[in-house]
Amino acid sequence: MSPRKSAAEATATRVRIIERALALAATDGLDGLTIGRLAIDLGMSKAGVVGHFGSKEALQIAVLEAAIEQFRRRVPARAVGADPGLRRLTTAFGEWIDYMAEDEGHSGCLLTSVAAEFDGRPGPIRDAVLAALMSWSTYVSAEVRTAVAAGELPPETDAEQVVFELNGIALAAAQAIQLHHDPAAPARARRAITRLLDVAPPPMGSLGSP
Amino acid sequence: MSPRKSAAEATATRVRIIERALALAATDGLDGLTIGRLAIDLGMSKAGVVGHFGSKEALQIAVLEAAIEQFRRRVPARAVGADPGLRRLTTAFGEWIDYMAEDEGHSGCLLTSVAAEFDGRPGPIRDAVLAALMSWSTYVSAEVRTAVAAGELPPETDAEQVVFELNGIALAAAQAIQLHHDPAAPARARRAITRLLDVAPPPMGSLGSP
DNA sequence: CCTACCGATCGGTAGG
DNA sequence: CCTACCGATCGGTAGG
Repeated sequence: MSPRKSAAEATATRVRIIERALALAATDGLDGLTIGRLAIDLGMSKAGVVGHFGSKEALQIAVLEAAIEQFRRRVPARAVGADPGLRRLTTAFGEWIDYMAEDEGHSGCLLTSVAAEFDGRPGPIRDAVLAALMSWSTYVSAEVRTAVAAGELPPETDAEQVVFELNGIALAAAQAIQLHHDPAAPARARRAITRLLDVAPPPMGSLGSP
Repeated sequence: MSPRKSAAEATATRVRIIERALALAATDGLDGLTIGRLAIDLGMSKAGVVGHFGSKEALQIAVLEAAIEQFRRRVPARAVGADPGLRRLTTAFGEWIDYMAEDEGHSGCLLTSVAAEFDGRPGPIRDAVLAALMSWSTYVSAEVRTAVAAGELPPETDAEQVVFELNGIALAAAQAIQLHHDPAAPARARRAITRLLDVAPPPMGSLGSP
């Protein structure tokens, strides 16, 4: 029995629950998460699990927020050192691709899969995903505009179009990695990004960057 | 009561079940499908529903196969009239984009969402999705190579890279439509395709097609 | 954090 | 195609 625990121990347990939940959600989806399954995996009771969150939905949101936090620490946080504009964009997307390729199962990019899972279901989960994706695309858009202002991209560049296409490349990489286990996916994604941001790339035969 | 029905009536019922299931799967996912919910929606008993398929998994596969059939009739089938190569590619992807934009909820592109839903779960459903996507990418790849052979694309074109990027554009469109309800998504996707297949497009300032 | 429960719903079967 | 039912599991609560 372990009826009373210190606040620190309770927090540690909460972290353990969320870690396991991230792994389960990566394969079964955020909705496929089950309090019972989580309890068995962690060797504790269902009441012990649910007590940390109050409800399944609160647990799902906590898990999603952990995934978002993980993404932020891994992707934009590692690009802060790069020069704003094109350098930062390629660094950030490179990190994202590495992140997806690292642990195939881990959480792949839970953000991306939850976006697909909840796109037709209004509620706090969809709202949280939307907010995170908006924040990310705002970041990307700002870097694209910085690149344009710095003359790294042509002045007539449609920034939102570039954001759209960059996102597509990331989504294609996610599918190729998680579904097809294609080892060439990261390289393909990198080439696509280079092609897109260099405006006229070598393989297609055109002019070089300004 | 309606204990015995003719074969034709049974088939009609099966079609009704699958139609409703396609709609439910579009919002709740293929795994979120429930025999009980389906039965209530259709005004019949659970046994009546399950009797047509034998098991939930068999029902899921039937639904998925219906979605694949729908995609085939709607996308590649409408491009058979277009000239092989670039024309057929742009027609097919244009149809796909229209298809996704048409009925936001309908089945969006169930194939795409199920691919994300089951990417980490081995089994017949994942296998069926993989087979359908492989068949589609083989088709796209063949058209790209035809375009290269016809001189519509540069001879050094990496066909698989183009397939990867076209897929990314479609995935970005799917997300923008289903999650963000962005009315500009179809136009963005079309522009991206044009940029990709025209090698050097006007908006970015470069050489025209050969 | 546990035991002991709750009503609801799950997929599925028996038998007609 | 229905009624009637099965064991299992769901999310969640009471009470300690």
